[in-house]
Amino acid sequence: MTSTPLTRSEAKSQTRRKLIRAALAILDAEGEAGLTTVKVAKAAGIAQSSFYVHFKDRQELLRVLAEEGGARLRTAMREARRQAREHPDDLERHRETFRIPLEAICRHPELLRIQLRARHDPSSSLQEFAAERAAAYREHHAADLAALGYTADDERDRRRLEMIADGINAATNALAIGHVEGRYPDLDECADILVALSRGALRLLRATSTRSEEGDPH
Amino acid sequence: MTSTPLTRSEAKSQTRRKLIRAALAILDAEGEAGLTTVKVAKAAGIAQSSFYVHFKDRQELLRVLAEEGGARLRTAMREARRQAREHPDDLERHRETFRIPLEAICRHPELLRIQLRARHDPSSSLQEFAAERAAAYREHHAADLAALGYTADDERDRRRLEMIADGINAATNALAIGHVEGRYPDLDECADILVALSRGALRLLRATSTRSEEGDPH
DNA sequence: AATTTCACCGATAGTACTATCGGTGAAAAA
DNA sequence: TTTTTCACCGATAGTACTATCGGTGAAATT
Repeated sequence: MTSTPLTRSEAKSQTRRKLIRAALAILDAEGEAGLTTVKVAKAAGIAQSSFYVHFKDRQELLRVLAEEGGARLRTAMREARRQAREHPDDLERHRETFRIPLEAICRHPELLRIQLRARHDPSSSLQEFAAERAAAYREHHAADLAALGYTADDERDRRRLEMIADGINAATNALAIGHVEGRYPDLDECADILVALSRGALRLLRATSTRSEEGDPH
Repeated sequence: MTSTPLTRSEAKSQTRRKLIRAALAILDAEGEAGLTTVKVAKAAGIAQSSFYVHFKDRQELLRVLAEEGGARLRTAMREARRQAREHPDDLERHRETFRIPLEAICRHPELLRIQLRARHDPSSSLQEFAAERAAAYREHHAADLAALGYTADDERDRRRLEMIADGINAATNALAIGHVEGRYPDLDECADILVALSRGALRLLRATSTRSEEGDPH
C-alpha cells in the first residue's frame, strides 16, 4: 500500500524507534528481568544480532529507556505546572494540583510501574530514573506548598515538608495505580482524597507554625 | 568450641534455616533476579546441588520465603493491634495506630522492600505475598476507621474508605522507608505526619456524610 | 555387627542469554 | 558506472544458571 522511499538513516532511526517501543512494552509486561535482546529484537522484527547495530549492549538500552522516560516525565510535569497556573481560584487550583499529576501518570502508567519497581530493586539499572522522578514530584509539591505560603526555615520544618511531599507523592502513585487497575474509576474522586489528605498536612503546618511564632498576624 | 551432637533431622533443618536466611539476605540485597541457587547454596555453605535436597526447585524457595514473610507480617500486625487496644486515650491511640505499623516495618524493612518490588513486577513469584500484605494493612486501617465510627454503607463510601486506606498505607510505607534510609530520623515525626494526613481524610468523611444526610430528599 | 537411610558432594547435560564475526545486498558516494 | 558504506543477517563462542545423577560416609535402624 504505502510505498516506503526511505533514506538509509531514516530507515535506521525507524528501526531504532521500533526497538525502543518494543522494549518499553516488554519492560512493562515482564519486568527488567524479562527484557532480553532476543525478545526485543524479535518484537521489533529484526535479528537478535542486529540489536547491536543500535545499542552497544543491553545496558545502553536501559540507559536510553531511562532517558526516554525522564524526558516524558519532565515534559508532563512542566505542562502540569503550566496548566495549574491557569487556575487562580484557590480551591479549584488545589484540586488541579492533584488531578494533573494523576492524569500525567495515567497517560503513561508503565513509566510509573517501571519506576516503582526500579526504586527498590538494587539490581536495577534505572535507579537514577527513579530518583529523578521522585525529585521532580517533590519539587512540584514543594513549589505548591511555597505558593500557599509555607516556607521551610529551620531543619525540622524542611524535613517536615519533605515528609509531607513524600507521603502525598506515595499516596498519589497508589491512587493512580488503583485507577489504572480499575479499582478507582473516577480520577476526580482520587483527587478529592488527595486534597483531603493534603489539607490535613496543611493544618498541621499551620498549627505548629502558629504555636512557634506565638503572635501570628492573621 | 561448641560440640555439635546433632541428630540427622536437626542438622538438616538447621541447614534449611541457613538457606532461608541466606536467601532473604540475597533477595534484599540483589533482588529477585539475583537470587540464584548458586549464590544461596554458597552463602549457606553447601554445594549448589544440595540445594535440591531442601527445595524441589527455585520456585519452591520463593514460595517458602513468601510464606515466611507472610507469617512474620501476620504476627507483627496482630501484636500491633493488641498494643493499640491498650491505649484508650483517643489522641494517643490515633498516634499509636501509625507508630506501630511503622515500627513493624522498621523491624524487617527487607520484607517491605521485597514486597514493594514484587507488587509491580509481573515476573515476580511473590505477587501473592504482596497482595496479602496490602490486604492486611487495609484491614488494619479499615478496622481502625470503623472503631472511630466510620462505616461504609454504599458502594461509593466503601470505595472511599478503600482509597483512604490505600493512600495512607502508601504514605506509611514511604515514610518508613525514609526512616530506614536515614532521611527521617524520628519515627514519632513520621507518625505525626500520618496522623495529620489521616485527620484530613476523616474530615472529608465527616463533611460529606453530613452533607449527604442534609441534602438527602427522602 | 550388619544393613539401610540419606544429607551432601562433584560432575554434567540442558537451557537461555549476551555479544562477536564474517557475509550480503542495496543505498550512497565517487 | 564503479566503489564504498552499512544495516541487517545467520552462525556461533562464551557465560551463567537450573536441575539431575551416581557416589560417599556417617547416622539410624535392624
